[in-house]
Amino acid sequence: MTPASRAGRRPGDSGTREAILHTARRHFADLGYDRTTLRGIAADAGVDVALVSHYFGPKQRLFAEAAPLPLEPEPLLADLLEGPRETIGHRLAARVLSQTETAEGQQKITGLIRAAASEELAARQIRERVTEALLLPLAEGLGSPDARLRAALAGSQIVGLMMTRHIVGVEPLATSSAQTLAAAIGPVLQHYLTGPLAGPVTTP
Amino acid sequence: MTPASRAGRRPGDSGTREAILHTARRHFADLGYDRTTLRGIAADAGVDVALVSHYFGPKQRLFAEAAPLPLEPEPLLADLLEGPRETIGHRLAARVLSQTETAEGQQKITGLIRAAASEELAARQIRERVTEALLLPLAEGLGSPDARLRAALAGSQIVGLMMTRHIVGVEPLATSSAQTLAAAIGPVLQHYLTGPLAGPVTTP
DNA sequence: GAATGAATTCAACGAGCGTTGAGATCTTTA
DNA sequence: TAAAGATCTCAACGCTCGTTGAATTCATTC
Repeated sequence: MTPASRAGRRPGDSGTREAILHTARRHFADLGYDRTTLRGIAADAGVDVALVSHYFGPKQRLFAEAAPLPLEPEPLLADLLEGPRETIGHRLAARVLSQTETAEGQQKITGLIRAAASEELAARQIRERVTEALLLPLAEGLGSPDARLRAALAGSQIVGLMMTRHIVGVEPLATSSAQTLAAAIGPVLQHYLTGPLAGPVTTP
Repeated sequence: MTPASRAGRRPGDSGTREAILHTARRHFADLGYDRTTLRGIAADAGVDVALVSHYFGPKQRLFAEAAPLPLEPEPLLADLLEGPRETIGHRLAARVLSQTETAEGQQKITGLIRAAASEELAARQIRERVTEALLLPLAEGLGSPDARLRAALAGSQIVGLMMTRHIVGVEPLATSSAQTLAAAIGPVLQHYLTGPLAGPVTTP
């Protein structure tokens, strides 16, 4: 910043750091935390292993930087809470499932789930971020006393569908269209968020 | 078997094999496939590492032997399909959730999920066993044309709840009672199995 | 053009892993 | 008692991993 105080090559030139980060994201998503190796990332990014450690430090810090939320919380929450309350379940289902139509979106989600299943530290980190950025605001927007439980139940159905469909590959979920599945779980999410929680699943 | 043909010590004495298997089950459940080490199992079982390999061969074969289905398919299916169809969802939820009340039952389930998330081979194996032993018979018992999709959707909700509750530890699911959660997801399972699939979740 | 310092590579470390083969121990049968 | 064979241990192998420190390259600034 100061015009005449520091000599030497300025950082941020080659974009290699970003390339490593991008490759790391893909590897974590495809392989999970344990099976992802710094060597594999480096080779795939066309870089020496040491450069990865040099930029990001220990593997856990790289993971922390490479594992963002699979979807932006703010626009999702805005859409959900501003629209009519009777269709909130359908809109949530459609939003999430449309995310899985691109390979990249699918990778983000499966990577998060895989990491949460294998890494205790990643699980806590993911839990905190998802709870803070998605579940709590959603619960607050719902307003009901057991809103946190409702939001968490809806989340559990979403996680379960992603897990069985994209990671385990259970049929016919794996080959069903996003539309079909959105139509199937939409009413359930609606029920969790606005229906009678411990009673029969009724909607007019 | 022949009375006078083979000399030497008869096998099946010390129960060490079973001890190893029992320890392996716990380790796979707690740590997942990758983080479980033969050395860790051996140390915990008070045995040399080589003995584990000697009994079970490669790690994957040990896993295959140590990771059974978390619940017996036959009695579950019998109970579900013989009872009144209108309460099948509640009974399924209660059965599964009662399984998680003991530490051992919980371990079986989390171990299966963790393994499926990390090991491609384990995922396929689990998918085939669960599909063959649980989903398909359940779908057949239901009789409707889209029964396989229904059974799979119900399974996805169960998996999602176990994952978020016991592995990720999302609140308030983690600290809610089995009764509360059974009451919450029972109607949803009922809807998946017998309700109007793509329509609103209605039950009289 | 010389100094500077970031970007990058090279080489090596120590540790942990799954797996293997040879050998010691000990119970059972002949 | 002697042979047999299953049970179990010891020691080592080859490999991969994450991480580190020194050396090299090179664009920028003085």
